Amino acid sequence: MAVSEIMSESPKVPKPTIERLAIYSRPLEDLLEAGSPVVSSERLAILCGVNPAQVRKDLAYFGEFGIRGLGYEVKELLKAIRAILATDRRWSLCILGMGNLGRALVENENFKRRGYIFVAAFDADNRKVGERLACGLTIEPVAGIKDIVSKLHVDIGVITTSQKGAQRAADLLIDAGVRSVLNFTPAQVRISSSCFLENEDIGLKLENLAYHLTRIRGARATK
Amino acid sequence: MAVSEIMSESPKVPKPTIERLAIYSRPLEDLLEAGSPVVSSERLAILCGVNPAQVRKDLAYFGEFGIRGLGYEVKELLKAIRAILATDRRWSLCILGMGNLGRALVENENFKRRGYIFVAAFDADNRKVGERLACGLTIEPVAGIKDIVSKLHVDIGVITTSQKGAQRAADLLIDAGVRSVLNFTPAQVRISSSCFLENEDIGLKLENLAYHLTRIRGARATK
DNA sequence: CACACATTGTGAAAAAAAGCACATTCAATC
DNA sequence: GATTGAATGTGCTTTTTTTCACAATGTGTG
Repeated sequence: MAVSEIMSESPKVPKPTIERLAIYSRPLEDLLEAGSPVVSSERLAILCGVNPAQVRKDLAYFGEFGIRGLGYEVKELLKAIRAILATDRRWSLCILGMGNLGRALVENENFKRRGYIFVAAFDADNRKVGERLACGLTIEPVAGIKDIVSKLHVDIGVITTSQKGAQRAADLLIDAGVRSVLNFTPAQVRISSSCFLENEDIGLKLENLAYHLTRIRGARATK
Repeated sequence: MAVSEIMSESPKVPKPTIERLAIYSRPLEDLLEAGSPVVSSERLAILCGVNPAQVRKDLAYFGEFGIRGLGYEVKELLKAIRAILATDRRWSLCILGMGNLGRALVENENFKRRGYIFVAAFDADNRKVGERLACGLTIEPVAGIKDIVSKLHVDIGVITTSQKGAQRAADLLIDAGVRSVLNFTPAQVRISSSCFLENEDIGLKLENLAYHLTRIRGARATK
């Protein structure tokens, strides 16, 4: 199966499929490191907590990667998934809002390892501007965002401002020419429909847990 | 509609509904602050980027909160959603792995505001043990987790270790008596089926964006 | 107190996603 | 080179989730 085939994607791919592909790649990295040459859909499914048919169907949207009677070659499959998810490229990120979360993200090794490189960090607070971060970046004033984004070819903008500052941060990013935004604040931001927006509200899952804790069993909250 | 009714939950509630309830509460807080007495499902839907019928149906799983011809009283609706999600209680959290992300989470104001309070922080690295954090907590050795968890009635355990340390962290938490785990690492951890586990892989959304960037438009990645 | 108007709550339809089950195809073995 | 065994790829079924559309029910007004 050719790369061009990977890239064409004729039928519509379900959104959950994309998210799972990324999940599949995690244990595949482990298997590669451990030296397993092949993996079956069943084993991979167990490792990811999903259904084996799901694994096969997800992959089938992009081509035929398996060998019947054997399974998938770990190395090849990982390469294919990386090509699909474009993790085999390098992506340039910039970030707005250098609070605790922002600082944690720019230092994050997982991002770096997958090719997501922070090339600029901004903050609206002038007291933070000029500060040198451990990753080597210096906090820039938001006034300079347009120049820096176009000069460094930023692909994705990350928002880690306060909730109130999120919309303004998004506006600044879009105005500066960034076409994709990842919003870590709980605020619902609106951007031009020609751009991509993903929200990552790190508090949502906590609320999920709390909901289930109060129901299913007679768990008691701390008084 | 009575609270008991809120709490009974006769039919099965779809999982996406729970997640959306938390999303609804965000703009409701803003509306309350702004002094809007009522909100229609249509307006709330726009603010959250969903379908109006979705909003009404989600709420309908738990009772009748609206006034026909008028909409929902903001204050009452927020109170109801908080009761459903159990955000009107106080939840005790502990955290394992005090790297950059862990440190960011314990200081996070949004968590605190919603009643999620970190009462203990652990790290396997003895060089970090004893360190005093800005939030007032002191990093504890993992050896003491069992005592502390039972003494402080920890409801939820948060994992922010390295990928490799995640499973061990989960085991420690479960062994210490924690029944709910929120895993921030990309590792797939396995726990007893009588416990709750939520995964929050903060890199997944990034991979989603990259995927769409390479497809829909002819976007170019940085070389 | 009737009437106009707005918006809810909900059954039924549509769409999307997940899972089953099996024919197909490949590797391995004798 | 036929045969066995294993695991893929996929059409079809089932389940879940979303959306539609409208009857029901409330508010506000004259």
